Amino acid sequence: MYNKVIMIGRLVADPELRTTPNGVNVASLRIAVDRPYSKGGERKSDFFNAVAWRQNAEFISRYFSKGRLIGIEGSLQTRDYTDKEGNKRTAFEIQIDRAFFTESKASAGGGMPGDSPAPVSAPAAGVSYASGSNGDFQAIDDDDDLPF
Amino acid sequence: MYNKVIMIGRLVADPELRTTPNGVNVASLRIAVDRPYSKGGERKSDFFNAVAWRQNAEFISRYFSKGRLIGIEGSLQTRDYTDKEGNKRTAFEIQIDRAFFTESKASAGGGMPGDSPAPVSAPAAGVSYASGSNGDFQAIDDDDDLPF
Amino acid sequence: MYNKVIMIGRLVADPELRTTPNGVNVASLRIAVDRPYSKGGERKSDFFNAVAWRQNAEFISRYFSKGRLIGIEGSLQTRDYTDKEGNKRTAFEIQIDRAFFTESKASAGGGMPGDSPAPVSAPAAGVSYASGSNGDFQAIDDDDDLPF
Amino acid sequence: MYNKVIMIGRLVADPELRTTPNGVNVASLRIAVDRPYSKGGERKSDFFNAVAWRQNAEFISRYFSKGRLIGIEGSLQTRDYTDKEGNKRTAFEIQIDRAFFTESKASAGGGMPGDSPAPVSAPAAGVSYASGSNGDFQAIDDDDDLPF
DNA sequence: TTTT
DNA sequence: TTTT
Repeated sequence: MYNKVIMIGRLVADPELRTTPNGVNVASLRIAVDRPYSKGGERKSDFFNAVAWRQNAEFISRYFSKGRLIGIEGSLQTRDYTDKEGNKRTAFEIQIDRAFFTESKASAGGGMPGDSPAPVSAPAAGVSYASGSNGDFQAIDDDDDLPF
Repeated sequence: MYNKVIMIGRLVADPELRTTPNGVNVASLRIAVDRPYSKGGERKSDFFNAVAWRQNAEFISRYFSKGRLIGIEGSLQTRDYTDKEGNKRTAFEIQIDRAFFTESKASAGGGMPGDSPAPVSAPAAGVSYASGSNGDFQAIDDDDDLPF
Repeated sequence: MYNKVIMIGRLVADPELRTTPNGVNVASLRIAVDRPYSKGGERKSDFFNAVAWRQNAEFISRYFSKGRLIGIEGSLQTRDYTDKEGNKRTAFEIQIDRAFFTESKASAGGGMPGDSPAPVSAPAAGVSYASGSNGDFQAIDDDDDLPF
Repeated sequence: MYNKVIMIGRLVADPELRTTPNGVNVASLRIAVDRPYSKGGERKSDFFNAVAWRQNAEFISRYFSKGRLIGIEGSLQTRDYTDKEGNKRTAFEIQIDRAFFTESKASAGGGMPGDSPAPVSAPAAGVSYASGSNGDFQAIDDDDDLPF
């Protein structure tokens, strides 16, 4: 069994960062991914919900915002719920294992790690940044052993 | 923009092969993918719908059946529709670009390409099989007719 | 059996476009991919050779140049050869099935499809561009001529 | 920057498990991956070296052996070295982030986690098994915070 | 150099 | 050997 999703898309809104009762950070994203242009067809995008946890959540909410391109890797999960009319529904969401920049520094609108002055104090422990001299970065998952 | 899904799961039912009014083959699949076992947790699987077209549809319906493991690669798409109560809904389905065997011959229950007698006349034009001596196979998109 | 490579890296040199005796276009690339920054470590990049064929070769050589970020998807292959000293060697190269932009228009330095005036006459037949309103593009393998 | 390799291949030899001077487990693998059969062509396989660390190394050396199919996910890296003739060479190897079974229990020759009696005491801490009712398993990486 |  |  294997379940892998890799996407590059655009954030439709700012990531929403919340904290669970257990004190675990969660970021909720909504991403638009343009379909490849089919001959003679019109523009079409798909919109997906995605969720990131812990260090990934912090990394994303710190460095990505509405309108930015974001790369994500994770798995596709379903979640069963009951809507307000009492009907059983299934939600699809991408569980993010890793998020990464896909643009050069110039195009990303600044605020990336490594910029000075530092955008925030120190990077959260457990997240390292693939900070090339070219301004590409990458969040490394480090969320094991957490009681989640 | 990039949209990639790679999964290995188990067919919950036989693939359904239909033909569009234009004469294009379509196969609809329902696949169960077990989640990795989380320490102390119980079994959980996610169920996904997937769609394959043309040669991929023929390949899948010929060589895969209920209960078999299947590997698929494609993209995740949404489809908007209105349910019988008149509510707007969104369906999620995987558009399959490629399907492949993930098991050795022995485990796959026979009926693979290369078996004799041939399970069906000749392989559909446009699909080639990666038929290793070990019984692994792979559907290849026949993406050009260049003599290279 | 399954063999998939997905990379985003930077072109170390302009793509080299050649034509085989059979008239098939081939593009050779060399790509630098920064490793994720490991805590306290220094910058490290890996360099890979990659090869694209036909429409993919034309697409890449038309829209990508030295210094640009490029996304590629394909498979990893080995090629045996004998070096000038007569020793047997193995070359590793990525066979590109698909190339895609990973940056917004602004950052890519212009010259993308959809720019006006058109950078070149018409897109090569068989390659379509996923030209989002945001200037993201994607080369699509034109893998069938079915009217679907 | 992004560097992802996903492969399903066959182990050409038993994994070699060693321990670094720091006490970190490393497993070295050699994997054969059949190329898709191209019309009228003959069988061709590519052979790759791969390396797994810590829990991944233990998981692989415990549950995989020569001749078995294995799924791996990781990144492609190069390593520069000088051969015995004093020539500079580059080695290519896959750094494994995750390994997984791709076959049903029946075909894998037994000895999988969940079999009774247990093949080894308890699963190594930090590795969990995706043990579906059908005997599919998956190793989950858990190797952070190690002093490597 | 694996495998059926 | 790329890039900011």
